[in-house]
Amino acid sequence: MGAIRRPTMADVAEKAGVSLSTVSLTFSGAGPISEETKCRVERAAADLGYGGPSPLGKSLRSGRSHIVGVVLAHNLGRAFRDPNALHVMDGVVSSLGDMGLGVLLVPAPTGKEGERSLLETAPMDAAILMRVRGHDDPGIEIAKKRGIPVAVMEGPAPSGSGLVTIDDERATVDLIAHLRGLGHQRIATVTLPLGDEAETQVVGPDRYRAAVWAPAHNRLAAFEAAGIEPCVVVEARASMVEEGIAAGHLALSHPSKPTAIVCQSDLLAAGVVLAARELDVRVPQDVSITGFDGIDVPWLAPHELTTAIQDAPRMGQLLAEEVRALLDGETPEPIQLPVVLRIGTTTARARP
Amino acid sequence: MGAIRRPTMADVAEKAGVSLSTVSLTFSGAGPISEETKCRVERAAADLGYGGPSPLGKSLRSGRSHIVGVVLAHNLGRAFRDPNALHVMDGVVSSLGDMGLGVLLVPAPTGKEGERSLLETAPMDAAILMRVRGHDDPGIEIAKKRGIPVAVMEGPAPSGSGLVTIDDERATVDLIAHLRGLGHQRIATVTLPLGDEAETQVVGPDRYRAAVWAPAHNRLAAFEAAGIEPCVVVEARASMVEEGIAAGHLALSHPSKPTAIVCQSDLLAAGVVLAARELDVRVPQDVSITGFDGIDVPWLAPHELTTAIQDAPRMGQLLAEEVRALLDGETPEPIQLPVVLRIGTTTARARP
DNA sequence: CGAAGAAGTCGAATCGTTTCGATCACCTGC
DNA sequence: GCAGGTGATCGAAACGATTCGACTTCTTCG
Repeated sequence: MGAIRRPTMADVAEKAGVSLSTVSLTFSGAGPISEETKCRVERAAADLGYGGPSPLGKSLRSGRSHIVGVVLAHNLGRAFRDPNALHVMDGVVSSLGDMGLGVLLVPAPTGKEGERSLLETAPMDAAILMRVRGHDDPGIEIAKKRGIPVAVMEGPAPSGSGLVTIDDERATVDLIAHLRGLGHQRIATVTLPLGDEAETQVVGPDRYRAAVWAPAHNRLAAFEAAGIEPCVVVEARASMVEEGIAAGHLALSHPSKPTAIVCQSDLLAAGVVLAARELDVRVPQDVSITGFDGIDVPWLAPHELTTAIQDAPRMGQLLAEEVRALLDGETPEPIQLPVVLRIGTTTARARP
Repeated sequence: MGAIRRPTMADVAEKAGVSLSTVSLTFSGAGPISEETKCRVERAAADLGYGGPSPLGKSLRSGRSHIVGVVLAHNLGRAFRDPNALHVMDGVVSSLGDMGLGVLLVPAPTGKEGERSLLETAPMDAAILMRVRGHDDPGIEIAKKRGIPVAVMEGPAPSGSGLVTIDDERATVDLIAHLRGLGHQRIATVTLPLGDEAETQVVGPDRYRAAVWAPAHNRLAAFEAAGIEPCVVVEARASMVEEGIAAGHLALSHPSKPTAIVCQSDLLAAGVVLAARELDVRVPQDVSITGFDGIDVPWLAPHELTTAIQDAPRMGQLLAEEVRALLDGETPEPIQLPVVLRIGTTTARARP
């Protein structure tokens, strides 16, 4: 038996009767190595069952781990359930993969005292923050302390870091304009979670003006920008169909009698459509409903959502680009992606 | 300005006027350090903006990176679209996170010659393979060569590695028995992709007997075990609602006139239900439909799928356990998780 | 025939930690 | 007063690789 310990380059060198440097040169491909030596080294490596240069040694020497941390909402289950976030992840992982960079999943640090987060201890050359809640976000602080460059998706980013956003507010303003053009006056809205402890419930201005997460905040701010007050605001516990259904019931039965409901995500909008079906409220004849994201909801047929389509995989790709720029020592420009409206079958002229 | 280079422990040591080892001892918490020295070191570290011990040096020294690679189907988009796989991932990431281990996403190596996969080059203490296609799976080979212990989900695992499976065949046999008990004789089946290049199409025994991916294979084998031949087999290009709809059309309009359709995933089953609705075929009066997985499909209401429920997060948790065992030098037992049947509203007595 | 240049190989320093054993001062108990 | 212990600190050797400059040979050209 034997092999209590994996062989190292030194072992290979000894076995092949050459120096350590020669073995390194052989494996890395740099430097001129004679055909014969190369063969001998490869033979020795094969005989010893040497598995190639250890990434650890390599990393230490080069100072690069070729790993990029992607910081997810600390409620991991949530992160894995949000189709939009997943499409972004998809783009990030494949683009970084093409650059030879691996993605390390990192739960967001909570900022508590004793906590020893992966973000503090794991090797990474850069980090992508998927959900930032202000300039003092614990994730940003830690990355700064460690000297790790960051790219942020959808949120405030410190100067010098990467940033990719979409124009939430503008897109929502467009959706609202579309509805008003159809004669809608009483518009309700169903929001994404406004804070860490969200419940599906009707909320007042006190709470909804204090939304911490950028998308929720911006999509609400659109009402102000459009010069109209939502007739009722319902907060959803999460961006899920179930919560959309619950929120839909609340909104549709609200005394303010909305004729249109602006939902901050397609999943929520789909839930509201289902709620309307349950209540025998016709969409779009009795109520118009808009979504956000442009994800696939084939099961909502025959309805097709009126929504703001964002290109999530592209977003991921751009985040990866920003990371590459940061790693090359460049200062990436903030990028704002366009959002395009899709007029589906869930909006129509308001009943007189 | 300055700081062309991040400070190291040595810098801190010099600044604090103590030895390198003392600084190390201070940060690691091992060894007795006087209160005063500790303060001086911390001061120096703060002054220099030292971000804590570098994971790279640490790793090299300890030989452990605290990173576990999770190998996903090389079609990443697919992996991020499969709710069941995501729930497993969820379990894996949070359980490993609790053990202080990070998850590195690794696209499955294709086995091509020139390829330099992350699985070969990235640091990791162990790997979890989410999709294995035989004992000569390139992923397994590479891990073996590198001497990295592996845990496998749903597939053949080399001895000495971890393995977590569910009893696909048994669960499907139960579903078939349920249908036969209801008087069904002509049972169709909609399968998961059978190979790398899958199309949504009716397939013959030549193709479906050669299914490479274990779940698809086992769930088909159940028919043989139950002593009944499916009256038609439709392969789906992917486990998605759209493909389910397409497959549903194919199955429902097939000349063999199936009275029941066994689908290898809930997403496919939901698609088939939608297809039936489109075709005005009543479920379950005219056709019974079963799924697999037990995921949430609230939008299918009022239908609730008859399905085999597997506990995906638990599966992830168990994979994490096996990894821990492997890292501790133990030899983990293969684990087979129970699957429980849920009788929903999509199955009923066959029409006479 | 001798010097310049190229090809192939090697030694040694370096990357940032941890950790084992040594050292040294100081205190205790007899 | 001295052996023996304890508490704090330090030196130096790993860990597994890369890489720069130096050192042989051997070729080639003037």
